[in-house]
Amino acid sequence: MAADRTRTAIITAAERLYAERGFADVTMRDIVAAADVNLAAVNYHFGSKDELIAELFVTRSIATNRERRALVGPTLRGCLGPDREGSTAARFMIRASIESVPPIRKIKTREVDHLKRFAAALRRALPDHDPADIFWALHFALALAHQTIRDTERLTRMSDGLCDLDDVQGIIDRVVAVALAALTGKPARIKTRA
Amino acid sequence: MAADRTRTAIITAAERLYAERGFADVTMRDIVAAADVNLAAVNYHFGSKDELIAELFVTRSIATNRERRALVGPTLRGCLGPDREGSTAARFMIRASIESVPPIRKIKTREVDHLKRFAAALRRALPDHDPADIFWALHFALALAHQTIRDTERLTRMSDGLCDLDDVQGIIDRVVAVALAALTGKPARIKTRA
DNA sequence: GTCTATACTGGGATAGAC
DNA sequence: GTCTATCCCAGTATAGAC
Repeated sequence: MAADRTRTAIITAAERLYAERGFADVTMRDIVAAADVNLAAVNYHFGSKDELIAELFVTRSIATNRERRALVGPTLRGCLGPDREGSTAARFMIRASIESVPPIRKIKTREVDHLKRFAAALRRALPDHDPADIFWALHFALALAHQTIRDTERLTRMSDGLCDLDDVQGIIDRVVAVALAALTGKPARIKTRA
Repeated sequence: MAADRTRTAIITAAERLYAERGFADVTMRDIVAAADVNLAAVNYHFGSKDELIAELFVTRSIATNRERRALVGPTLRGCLGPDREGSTAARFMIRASIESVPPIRKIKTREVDHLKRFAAALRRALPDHDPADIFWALHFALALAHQTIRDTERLTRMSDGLCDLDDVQGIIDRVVAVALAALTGKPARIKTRA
């Protein structure tokens, strides 16, 4: 009971601090201070700092993957747009995308089941396609979505602010158009907006 | 003279160790042991560990960007393929792509001049295109190349080895096809190989 | 079973001797 | 310019209180 309270306090504080300041800047001593628990409690409940981060990431990933049926839409919607500052969970996942700390990197490369399920659905939907092409297209679609989140600042700089990162639906349209082009060979022209 | 020798020894050892074992695993003490110089020499010559990493990355980036006229080809060729183990420089740059350590991340988002030059050339070549579309296409092209290097292992796992990461020319063809689709709205179908 | 205080190890940085 | 000694702070381990 009390154990649960400590565990939860650590998780809540850690997620918030990592979301706000990034992985590189937040120490375990910062976390336990914010959670108002003892330093050793982290190792007692989670084993190590990396396992705490892994647990945070896995918990959020399960939530994300459950809503991931459109693959890239939910992620982009959660991570971009003017109200992206709202959710601590979303900001934590943005950090996880950008900073790619070792424990999270490991999980990402190991856990591919949900992607395999997605690929299987695509293969059923497109029986004429070379399976390798489908995997490549899926890989490219994920790359587009992920790097768009990751490199928003670079895109803003390179375009001198011309590209509108707040138009989330427009970005999703672009990503989906290019991903579809990769998949089906259909034209990828973006419907230009007024 | 002797100063130069020390500096060079540090740089050489650091690049090799980072390339072999990644940023997370290599300490300054490892580097000075390999370079056979004193621990304090790193701080004296480079200021800090992060600045040493930054210097390594900038040096390699200048070399890469100079040959970057085709934007993604040289990078992919350097980072993929069966002989990718050959060059320490290439392996260092792969590490830099995958692990995205803070000093390198900062440089990447700040230094966009070479991309601006590339975008300017594209705008001259495609005067009818919306400039924002061109920036987006460039952003997507970089995303495809970068994540393809970054997530090779995930792609291999997800496709159960079906996607051939050793066929570098085939990969470049795929990336270019999709990037072109993003840019011109032309079909992106991949020429399937025998 | 939970939690605390505290000690340990190893990392990067720095002051000052040479 | 170089080296030694030392400092500070990080994550971790442990002994023992409750």
